[in-house]
Amino acid sequence: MSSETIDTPTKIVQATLGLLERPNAKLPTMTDIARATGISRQAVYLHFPSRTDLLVAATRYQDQQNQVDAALAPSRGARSGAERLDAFVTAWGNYIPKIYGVARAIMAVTDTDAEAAAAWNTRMQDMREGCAAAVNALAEDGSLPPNTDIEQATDLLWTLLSVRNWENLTQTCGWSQDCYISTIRGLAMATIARDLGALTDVLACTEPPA
Amino acid sequence: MSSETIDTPTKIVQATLGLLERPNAKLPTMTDIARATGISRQAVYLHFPSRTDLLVAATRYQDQQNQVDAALAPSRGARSGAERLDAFVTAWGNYIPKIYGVARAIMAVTDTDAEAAAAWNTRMQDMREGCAAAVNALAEDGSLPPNTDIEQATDLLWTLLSVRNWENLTQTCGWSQDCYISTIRGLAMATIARDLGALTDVLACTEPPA
DNA sequence: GTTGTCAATTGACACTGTGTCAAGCAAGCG
DNA sequence: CGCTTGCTTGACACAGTGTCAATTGACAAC
Repeated sequence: MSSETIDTPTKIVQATLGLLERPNAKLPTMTDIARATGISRQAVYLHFPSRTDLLVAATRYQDQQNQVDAALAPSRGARSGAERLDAFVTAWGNYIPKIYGVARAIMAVTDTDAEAAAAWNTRMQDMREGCAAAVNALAEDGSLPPNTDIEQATDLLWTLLSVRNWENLTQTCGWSQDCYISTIRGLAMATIARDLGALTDVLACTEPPA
Repeated sequence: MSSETIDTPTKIVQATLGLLERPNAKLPTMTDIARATGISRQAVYLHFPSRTDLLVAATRYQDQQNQVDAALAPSRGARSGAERLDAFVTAWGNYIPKIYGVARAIMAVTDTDAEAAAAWNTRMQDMREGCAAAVNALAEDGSLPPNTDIEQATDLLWTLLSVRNWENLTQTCGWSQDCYISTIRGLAMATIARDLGALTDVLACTEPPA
């Protein structure tokens, strides 16, 4: 039933994602995208007014395809604040690799294109709400350190979980995904939930040399 | 004695830094730079073969002007590993704002220009050596957590101290420089030197609302 | 003073990439 | 048949990088 013919905008978006998801992808030009879709460059403009719009549409399509909400759901069902933080860090940390290709492209144009920057900010703001929810849950438990500003704790968690940090550790430094997750989780649990036991997970990764 | 007439390459570099250092600076074009220097666009090419070369020269000039080595010197004189880590984090953290303008410009072209990426990587690699030195000092003290891989600890410290994290916390979230320093220092001391007392500094910032 | 050299100037051009516009074509449908 | 819809080709304007050639002005050497 879903094997109906795919409409052109969707084909364009899929082709764009295909280009973006290959390792070491450069920013595709409109010509690249048209060629990958199998239509003319001008036809792309018939459906997307600008490259930025197309990139934004691509992220939306991808989120929908990946069921972000579903991936982040377990954290909403957690009983304690600490559990919630833990589940959220794990869920988001494992979601990043799926969106990294597109994220890189959007972050790259962010410096030159205000519209792209706005779109990316909105998306990160959504993620930030997850951070805020976890921090709030901790606050209700009373497991936040004394005198902690909730905003600040959210800022810190949000920064720890940034795509840039994931990129640094896994792409530049070559860490495994597991190692990334356990370290960042330990960091978050220790600094925000003051679960000092979590520190044993930090830097306790044995991985085969690359 | 130093009030001699400044040579043109230096004038160009200074003008470029001037453009880069204003808040919310866009990436300046060669025309912008020429205008700011007070010479023709073509004259810029007489001294720098490409925009990337110019940006790279600008970072070098700036490092030299700012005496990075001097700024990072105190950490080399530290007695214990923990002291050294502490001093390094503080020194680098306070150095970032001075280079942020240029750093932003270079990071922005990093996605499209391999040469710029290489230059920036080299620079970050230099910073990484400072991280490695601090981690090594801790290792000699025996104050690294058991079974810690030195490389991994260096990776983590290096990531915590990234310009992107500084940007996130101070520029996007609006943290004060002091707040940034004390939080990152606490994070580093707690996770790498296992100085749990340092956690009290994390999120313990009271700052007036923006 | 003439000559040479050097730095900078003007003006033109090639090239890449984005985004716009107009005319035409083919399919499907009333 | 004529109309609409989606796509095509081909041309163009615009911004920005980087290149090239011819010219000017200053300054020093002879």
